[in-house]
Amino acid sequence: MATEATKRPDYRKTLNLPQTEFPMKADLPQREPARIAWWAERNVYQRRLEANAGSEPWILHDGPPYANGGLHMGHFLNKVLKDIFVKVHLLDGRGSRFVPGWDMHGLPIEIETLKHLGVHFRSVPPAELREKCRERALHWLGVQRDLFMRMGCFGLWETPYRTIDPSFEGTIVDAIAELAQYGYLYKGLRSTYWCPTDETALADAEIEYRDHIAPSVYVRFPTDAAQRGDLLSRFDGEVAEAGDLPLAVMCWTTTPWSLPGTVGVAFNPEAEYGLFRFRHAGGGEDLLIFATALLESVLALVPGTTAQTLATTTGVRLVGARVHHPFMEFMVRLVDAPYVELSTGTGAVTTAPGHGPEDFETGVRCGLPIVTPVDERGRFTAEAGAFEGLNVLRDADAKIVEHLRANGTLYCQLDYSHSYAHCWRCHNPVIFRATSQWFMALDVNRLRQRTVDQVSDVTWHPAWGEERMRQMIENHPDWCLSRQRTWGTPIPAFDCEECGKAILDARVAHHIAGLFRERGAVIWWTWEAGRLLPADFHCPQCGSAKLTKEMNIVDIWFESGVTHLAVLGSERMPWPADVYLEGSDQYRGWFRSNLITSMAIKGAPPYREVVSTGWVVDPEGRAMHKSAGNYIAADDAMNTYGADVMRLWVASVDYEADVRVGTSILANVGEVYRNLRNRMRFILGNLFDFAPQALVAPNQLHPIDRLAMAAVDALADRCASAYREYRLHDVYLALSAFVNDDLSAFYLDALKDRLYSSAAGGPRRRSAQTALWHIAKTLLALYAPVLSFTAEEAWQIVPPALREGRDSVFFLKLTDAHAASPEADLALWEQLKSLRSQVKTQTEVEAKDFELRAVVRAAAQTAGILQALGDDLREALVVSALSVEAGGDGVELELARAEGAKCARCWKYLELGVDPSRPLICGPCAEVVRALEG
RNA sequence: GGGCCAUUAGCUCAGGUUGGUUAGAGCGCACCCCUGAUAAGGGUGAGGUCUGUGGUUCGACUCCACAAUGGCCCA
Repeated sequence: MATEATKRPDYRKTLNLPQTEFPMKADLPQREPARIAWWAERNVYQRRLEANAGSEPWILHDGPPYANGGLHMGHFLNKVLKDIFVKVHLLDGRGSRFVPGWDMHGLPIEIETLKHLGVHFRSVPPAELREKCRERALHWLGVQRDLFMRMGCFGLWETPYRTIDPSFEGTIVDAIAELAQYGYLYKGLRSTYWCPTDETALADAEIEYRDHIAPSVYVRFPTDAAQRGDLLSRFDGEVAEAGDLPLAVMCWTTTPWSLPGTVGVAFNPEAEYGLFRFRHAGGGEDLLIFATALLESVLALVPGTTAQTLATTTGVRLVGARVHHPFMEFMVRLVDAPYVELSTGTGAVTTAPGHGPEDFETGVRCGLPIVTPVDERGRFTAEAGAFEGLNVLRDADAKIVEHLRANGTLYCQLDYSHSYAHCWRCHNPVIFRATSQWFMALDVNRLRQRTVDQVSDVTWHPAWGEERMRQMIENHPDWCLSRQRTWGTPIPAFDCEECGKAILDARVAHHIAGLFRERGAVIWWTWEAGRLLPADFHCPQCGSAKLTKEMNIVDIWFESGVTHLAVLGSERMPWPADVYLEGSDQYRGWFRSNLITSMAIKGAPPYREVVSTGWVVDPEGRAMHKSAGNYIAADDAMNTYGADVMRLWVASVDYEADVRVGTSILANVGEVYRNLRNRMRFILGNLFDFAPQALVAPNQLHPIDRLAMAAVDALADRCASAYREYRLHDVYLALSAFVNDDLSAFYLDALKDRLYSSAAGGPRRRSAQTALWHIAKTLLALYAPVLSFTAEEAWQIVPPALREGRDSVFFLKLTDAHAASPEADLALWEQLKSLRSQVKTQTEVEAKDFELRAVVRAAAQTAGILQALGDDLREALVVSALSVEAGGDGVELELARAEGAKCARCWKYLELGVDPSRPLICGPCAEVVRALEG
């Protein structure tokens, strides 16, 4: 017996259901690599740049990553954000050429290379070491470039800028020449961070602070008779009780190795100091001077010690007195220093101007000699007397403490844990040395003030960046430019053999820059000084021709500090850049170095806008470290989730603050990705049979389709301004809200009946498709900067005729030409959404959607507007029948069970059997079916 | 130790630069509907002492102070 179902005609086959090749499952990690090759083969980026050639360039200048190692999520965030904004302006019709760059000189690479070679740097010929470093840096450049491309980033990857290129080295030296010409460069003795392991001066930026256990030493600086009398005269109190006991100033230091260079003792000028009569556990007695506030803690150090306060004075009254050094031949001056604290120690701090920046400053101010009895490898020189040859960070402390104990000047010694400066590369403790270095002066030509003034001419995102940068400039000490290493660009300075003058001459430097451009900077090591110098050059001070070249390279922060000079300044890459975008650490780094060189050489900032990003941290908000086990490599993440999901993650977070990443966060983003993908899939599925000649003219469109187009146009405007203002997260929110609320939950749902059941080529369906096509095109342009792979994949699914020769999604316009969206239209759109939502949530009638019929009662004017929608109002509410009545003030919706029966084809409740030969379907459906059969 | 930044539902974020009714959305979760977007789609709901403590105020997530936690930069 045949069932009911088999007897019934299968009307499903007569519907226009969606068809698409666009898979629901993205398989991003598998598919993305092929798309990158596809873009490259078709030269998509270059061709769109050509197409945009007539318009003004928009330049995001790339801050160079360091070519050493793989890429982490911070790199991903950085480069993808840049790529998103580059693509936004590309789609916006601008010449947004992105020239990626790499920072390739410098100590980290040199150290890695030496480690690889297993040798000390003094034992490799410089030219050979430089070649090995070059190979290594180029290797990492290749690795990083592949990964940046894997992220889907557009850029001129075949012609990046590289700080090791001869042309770039030439730019660096030309910049030095300009600075020399304007008088910014000087050579000076300076207390500089010095890494004895790497044998080089270090910049502030190359220092990290780590906990370090040091010997905390309390040591007597003894006095002779004359000094004793002088000191006692500076106290108020029972000085007479001092008798003839020996007197010493009790000093405190945590770096005993700095004692041979100690030429002063610093006191807090405002603090109270006491003259104490000490009775030691062993029975001996002496007189000690130190801060009153620290008496208790000093006594507590050695059990059994007692003391009596004989007299007091203030620190400032002690200044100018002299005492003996505990073991060196010379005397030591008592000086004042505001930084002397009374929380630990004795309030009398040993001062070695050759070994600390504060000490140096105090030494200069008070006229102390600058003594540095330590060589470049951290060993005492002959100046340190008996300690010559000892390594100050290894064995010197113990030997000196032993010596102090032996000569009776040691009061006490204990371990002291504090944070101490360490080398950023080798992680060993560093020391200070007063050495001769090249500096860039920040206060010449009012440079600092001019820079501070112009900081406000730049637009900072976020706004607090302006204040941050201002402080950075205000607090910037003179920039130590010289480094005593091999892998870098030489500072083109010479020393006169006759008069000893250090020469950094602008004309010579420009000459050498020219030579570097032709031959590469390696000639500094392989050519004699005479060959490097212009033929007629003589010492400007004594006229001698005997000059020797100095062996200093320039700080790599200076190299990356002049990228704007090397990369910008052509017609298509004009100077200044429109924007710089980097992590917030670059306020002190690249943002600042570029600003300073630019202000000094060009007189204006190198950027109009600066965007800073936060740091990528783990789900708990903690910094990521390989050692902490919470580190995520960029390639691992892309291989797991796909680059597009990761790119969407970038858009989903507030990148101006720190951003968290982890598996559950990415899983969430993956869900949002699926939503965005599936909504697009549905739209594409309904365009499979659409073509340009089927487009419906704007005035022929269904009213609701016009509204939908206006709604997506409004979205595009909103997103475009957000994109242009770097408010990426706003785009993400607006896009997902539109796709969810306006499309999926409302418009697409309402449209299904018309799309499926009307005649395939009829005006009702073609109107809907016209709107869908407009929406698809608009959304894909908005998707493309972020979801580049997915947007392109979708574009390739679009029927070729609709693409009109645009073979890539990147030939779309960010906001397509569209009719103005009158506010009234969008208000009506919102009204419809609200009515539809009432239908969905109604509970009065035990029925839903097509099982319902509706009466909309509204004030006359509103009723008129609603009536003008015709059947579109019924369609928008997804009910089977609807009428509009004028009345009341608001808009009321009355629902009841629909009359008629369920049409077997369109599922609406209508009068069936209008066509007697088709009793199960409604009149309109019968018409469509007849046409199909006929 | 100093400067700057952040802290709103399990997760990601909204809550216009000058305080005012029951603090919103997406994802996830629970439950329900649909089965002609179907390894999809729709609806409902449960989740928040708005980091904490003081203060200003008739009233503070929103202003002030201090603190905690985390981050960046510095010492």
